[in-house]
Amino acid sequence: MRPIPFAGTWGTSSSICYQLANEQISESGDPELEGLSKKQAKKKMKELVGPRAQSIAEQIAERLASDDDFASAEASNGYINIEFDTQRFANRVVGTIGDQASEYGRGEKKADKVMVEYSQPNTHKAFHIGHLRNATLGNTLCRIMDLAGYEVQKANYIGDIGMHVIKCLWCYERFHQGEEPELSARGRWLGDIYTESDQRVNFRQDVLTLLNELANNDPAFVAMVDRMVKELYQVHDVGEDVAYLLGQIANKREIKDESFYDQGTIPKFWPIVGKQLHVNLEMSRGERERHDDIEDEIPQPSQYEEWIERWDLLGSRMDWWPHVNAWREEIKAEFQRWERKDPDFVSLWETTKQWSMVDFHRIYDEIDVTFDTWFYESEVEEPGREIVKDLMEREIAEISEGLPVVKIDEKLGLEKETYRTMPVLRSDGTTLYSTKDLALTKHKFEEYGVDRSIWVVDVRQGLYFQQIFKIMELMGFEQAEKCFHLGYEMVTLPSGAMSSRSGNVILYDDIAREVLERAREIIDEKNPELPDAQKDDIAHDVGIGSLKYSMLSRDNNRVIVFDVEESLSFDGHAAPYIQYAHARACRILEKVDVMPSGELTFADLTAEEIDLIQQIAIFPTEIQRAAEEYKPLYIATYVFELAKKFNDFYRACPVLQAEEPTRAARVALVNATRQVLANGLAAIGIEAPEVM
RNA sequence: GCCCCCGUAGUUCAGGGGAUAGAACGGCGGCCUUCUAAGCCGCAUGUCGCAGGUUCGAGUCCUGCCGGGGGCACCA
Repeated sequence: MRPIPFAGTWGTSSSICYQLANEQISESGDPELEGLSKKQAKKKMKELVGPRAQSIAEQIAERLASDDDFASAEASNGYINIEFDTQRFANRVVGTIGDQASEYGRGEKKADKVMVEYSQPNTHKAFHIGHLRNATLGNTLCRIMDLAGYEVQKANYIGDIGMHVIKCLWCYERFHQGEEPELSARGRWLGDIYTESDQRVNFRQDVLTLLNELANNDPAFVAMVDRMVKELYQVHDVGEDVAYLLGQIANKREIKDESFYDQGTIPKFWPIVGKQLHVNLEMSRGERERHDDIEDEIPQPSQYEEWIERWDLLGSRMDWWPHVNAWREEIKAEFQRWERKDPDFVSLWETTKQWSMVDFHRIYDEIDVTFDTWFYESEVEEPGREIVKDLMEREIAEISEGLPVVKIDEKLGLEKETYRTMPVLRSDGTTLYSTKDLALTKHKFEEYGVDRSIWVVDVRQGLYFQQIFKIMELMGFEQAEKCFHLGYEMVTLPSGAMSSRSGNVILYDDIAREVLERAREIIDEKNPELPDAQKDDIAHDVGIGSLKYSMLSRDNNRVIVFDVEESLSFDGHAAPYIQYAHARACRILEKVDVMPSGELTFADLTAEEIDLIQQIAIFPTEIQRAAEEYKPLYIATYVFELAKKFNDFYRACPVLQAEEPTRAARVALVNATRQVLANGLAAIGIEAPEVM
């Protein structure tokens, strides 16, 4: 049973007659089908079913029409369309919403206790819009499941230890000791240090990546390699590395870091590379004659500009080149300081971890995201080692290539490679992400008694979670089959995947500031007379709401290409559209002295009114559907549709000017709609301002 | 090589096996003396990637292929 798919009709439609017709014809053995080939019979069926469905529908409709519960029942095109008694059903819907108010939409209590783990930010790293997608999705899922009737535990799992933390603290101690970051942005400052650290240890690789890219994609560069290397040899006398470079580039073979003899080769070669890139750029722009021996197409000027930008940035850091390998060793040593719980290190770790946590709490506050439970990676390292010990003893895990692993396919007796092999501890005994997650999952089962456990984590970790769940199963945890990884796709930028190392990243703080400023400008323009504090509140509701909505209005298994311009626009399919409908409803209600009560007269309803009532009526079932399928998108779509239907109604049906009793009915309908808009927005974690 | 996701209007995306596949953005043209124009109305553009199959009925389910993204042993 579904709504009748035409605007302005209110009721339900059923396609059951097609099924009945199909059964009747195929079972009774219609004489027309006899003696036909299978293919012909099928074709005949196709012709017979439609008319038969229509005739069955007519019979049923005739019987239903006399039923007092329905306003009308008619057969149309083989479907039975039943229209409801508007008077009765409209009163019931509007009355229910009036009684239940903010509880409208709540489902019956479910027995399942569900834990949803989401957000999981890493300390010592910046919070970017990818993290925002996770936090919004996870939090909205929790809100919807709670409303649907489940007992929900919202859990965060802070990545407060691991290689990233070590890298950050190494860089801090080595290069930024004693610097005092601004109090309000210490977490972000740490994130910058992490990025710098990452750039330092990957510096050589980044340099060689650019060279290899040029060798593979710039024929002009390859053609000139003889001349470039000759210049390198003549000016700097660098010896045997010259032959290596020449050979690799000319033959488009990968240049490898460990093949250099002289620490000075690349730094000396770098200015020559730059000179050539500039010559090639001019040639690409057509300002120079093309070299004869270049047969292939040479790249676009924009490509050269991008290369030159990278060349320039890397060049400015060329003094890092000789140190990279030593730095890597230092970081290993730094890890050992953590492993033996060096007091100085631990105290620095605790202090800086708090800097990040302060930032996170500020952000969660701003986006209205909350948690019931906070887990920390650092707290499950030891339990993780215990689990590995246990896995070894029970021979679920074994030593392979020097480290403990679980050969999952083998243990499950699978022929086809499915879950592969999962390492559960590093060969030096330090813990991996898997070590900690196994312990945490066990902890969730044993200490929290959850029936169902959901992980909101990016989709690239799909295999990883299948492995974790299977290992839990091998350990004998029955709850393992109720574990679910809710994957979601990446947030990328038009310029490609986000990466803090390359600087191609949009931080939450930056985009939030921009979106809030923009929202403030608009409210200043629309409603200049409002007090400042209220304008700030509205700007917050609209700006943050709009950011969150852009994360929710796409299905989770779809990549979001984040467009800044689009995210700053408050028109069209966006949160402000929905919020505006709510504010409009509020404005009407503001002008009503006494709210109507008792039986209302919903007679001669317009198509817009009927569509609107139908839409507010389905809210509770939409909540159930979204909760069962873990799809916050359904509610994001629902509430937008509701706003649209309200705007249609707003245009077509005057409320305050209407004659009684229509006026009272419309006022009640506006009140009910306002309530459902508010409830729907609340379900997806978006505020519903009363004035905009 | 194995596995996962995506392919629908110029663009970004909805679409619960059922009727004529819908929005938003962008484009063009209208609507503020009437409850806020962050709104509304009108116009244009579709081989639903391709080919089979299941079904009375497929954008939706199954298989294969093409194109794009991602994952597969000591990152998280």
